[in-house]
Amino acid sequence: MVTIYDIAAKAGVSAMTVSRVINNTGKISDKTRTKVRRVMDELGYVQNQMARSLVLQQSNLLFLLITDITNPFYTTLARGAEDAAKKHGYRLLFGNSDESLDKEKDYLDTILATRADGVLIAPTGDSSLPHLETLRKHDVPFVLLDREVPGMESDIVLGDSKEGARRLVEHLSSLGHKRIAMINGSRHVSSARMRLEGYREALKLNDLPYEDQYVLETAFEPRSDLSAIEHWLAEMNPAPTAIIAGNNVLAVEVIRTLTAQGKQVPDDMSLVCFDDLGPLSEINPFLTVIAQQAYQFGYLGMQMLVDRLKERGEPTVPWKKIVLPADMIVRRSAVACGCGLTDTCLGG
Amino acid sequence: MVTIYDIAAKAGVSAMTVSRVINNTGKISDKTRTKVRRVMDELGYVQNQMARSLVLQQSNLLFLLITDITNPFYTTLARGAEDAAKKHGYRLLFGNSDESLDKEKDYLDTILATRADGVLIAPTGDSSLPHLETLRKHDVPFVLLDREVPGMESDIVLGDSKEGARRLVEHLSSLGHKRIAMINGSRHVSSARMRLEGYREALKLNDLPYEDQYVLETAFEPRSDLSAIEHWLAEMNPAPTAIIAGNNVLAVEVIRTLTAQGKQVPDDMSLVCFDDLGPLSEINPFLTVIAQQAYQFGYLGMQMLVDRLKERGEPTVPWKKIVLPADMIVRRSAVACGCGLTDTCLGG
DNA sequence: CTGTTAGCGCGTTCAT
DNA sequence: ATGAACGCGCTAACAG
Repeated sequence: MVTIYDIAAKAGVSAMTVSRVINNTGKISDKTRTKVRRVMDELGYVQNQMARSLVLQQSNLLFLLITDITNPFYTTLARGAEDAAKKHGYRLLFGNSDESLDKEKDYLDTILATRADGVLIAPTGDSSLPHLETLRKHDVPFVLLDREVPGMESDIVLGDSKEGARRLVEHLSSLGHKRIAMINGSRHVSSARMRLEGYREALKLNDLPYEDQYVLETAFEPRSDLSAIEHWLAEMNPAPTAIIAGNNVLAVEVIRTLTAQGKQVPDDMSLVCFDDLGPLSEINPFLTVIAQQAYQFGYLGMQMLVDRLKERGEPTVPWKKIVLPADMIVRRSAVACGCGLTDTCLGG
Repeated sequence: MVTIYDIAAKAGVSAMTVSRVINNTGKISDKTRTKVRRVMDELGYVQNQMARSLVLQQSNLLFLLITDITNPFYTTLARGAEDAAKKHGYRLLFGNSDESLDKEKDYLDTILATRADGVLIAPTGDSSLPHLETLRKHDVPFVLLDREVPGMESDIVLGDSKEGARRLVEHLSSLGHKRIAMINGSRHVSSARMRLEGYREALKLNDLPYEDQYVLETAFEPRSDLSAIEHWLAEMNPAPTAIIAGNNVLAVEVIRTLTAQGKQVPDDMSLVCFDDLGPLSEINPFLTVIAQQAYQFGYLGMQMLVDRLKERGEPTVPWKKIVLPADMIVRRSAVACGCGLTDTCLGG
């Protein structure tokens, strides 16, 4: 490994001078600078970030921890965070907790151990609280993304989940649906909680009754319990005519299961969900969705993080909270209720 | 920041003893171990990876660098790499070069500076050579993913691009298409090169003429030059009846552009491509694709990397090369040529 | 403008 | 079974 001492020796200067050239600090004569630069190139010097971070007590590294790297919502968010980080001259590394508390803990350990300067994190759920407390305790600035964690104040970027659910119900109701079911993530995830609340409130507003049997609380994970979905879909009685999925992954699972049960969307069942499905949605529009501004989640979140980084030590600015509105995109997966709008509708 | 010295002081032992407890090295009496452990918990000690890496000369960190984090092919690959890394007890961090040589360089700098133990990399293209040479020079083991880089030998996981292209042409030909166009990534990316070659060879095998005007070489990037695609699509004469896209992103762009020009897929134009589009493909099957085993790219690549890590210092094992076969999934985006299978077909 | 000294937090080596 | 001294590569602070 080439060190600044190697450079120094070969260039006939001290290590300190080399350090100064590298970091552009202090005054260096053009001649020495040029010479040092040349030797650096010759020897293929690479700064040892470890050593540097050790003395500087900061790594110049930012982390983004998402919960599902295969979900277009999070990858688009990641692009936003990336662009904002680059704009401010920070380096960004990604981690994927895969909706697992354990993996989240592993990543947080890594983040702590590498002394990241800041973290953008979509927590797996309310149980992430201890993880965030650790971060806070170690004085690592972080911004929460997409999910609140009760008991932890911080900067945060959220979607308007309640309003989204309300609009979805409204839309289905306007299509004549009266039995609207909802499959959702765990109630220990704030976004799922808010969506369920919005759903219940909207039912009330539309004079539709709420029934427990029409709600399944499972998990946002891609590999969640499929048989639960299967049973739920098969056993609701009378069957709903429309389903709201708490996110895109669940919507996909519902369609899969429905198909396996010989039912078609939207002919036999209308379906809408939160979060779009990436580029394919544009070229082959199918799912009616509440499309959140994924890119902005990342971009604005990173912006807030960088702001925090800058104020280090200054009097604490109050926590900021951004709530992003979302647009409904009406496509083909939800159609008018085929029951003639009567109460005796049996689900098309 | 809590250091081993803080622990040592409070536990009434030396820092060295604390270090031994942390790393489970040497002989420590149960009593001291217990005591040290308790103090560590009390103080919320977190090992300083920087300092540790500095003395150990290794970071225990692995990196995966992909070229498009919004592309399902790469995110699925990432999941594979992640699972394999976890299986072997390694930590994995992600980077996204976004098909940009500059960003790739930035990430490589970070990787070098953080002294990663190994790297899994999908290079942006042939121009990545110097980057790889730097990696090699600094003795960082790496495995190439999805793309070869002429001039650099290494472990590598590849898809059978040539065979894939052959099968796509074969399929279209069997549907009666005679004018089959191809939109592709840059010829400075090996996968694009191989796909073009496969296309040309397959045309020959099927007694179809090759024409330059039917080939557009652009870039695999999501935000590539759209007007080029526009012009190309508008100006081919006679228009092709089918198009092969070098990857999923390009396929999406083609559909978008075609739609803007008032044409429908597959009614006015058949379209097939490399790489599937994630979960939505399953629920709303549309694109006929060569579906590469994305997960295996990552999983097997990581496996190879870990193997290399283990043999450190031993006599060099020859470079390994894995070529993954791919399945064609026939869906709805390519249909029989509507021209009655005559040579005067106008693409209609 | 340039060099010297010291120390960031940790683990290896050698003592005890 | 435990500790002291040293060095990993770098930079801040102070000297010249």
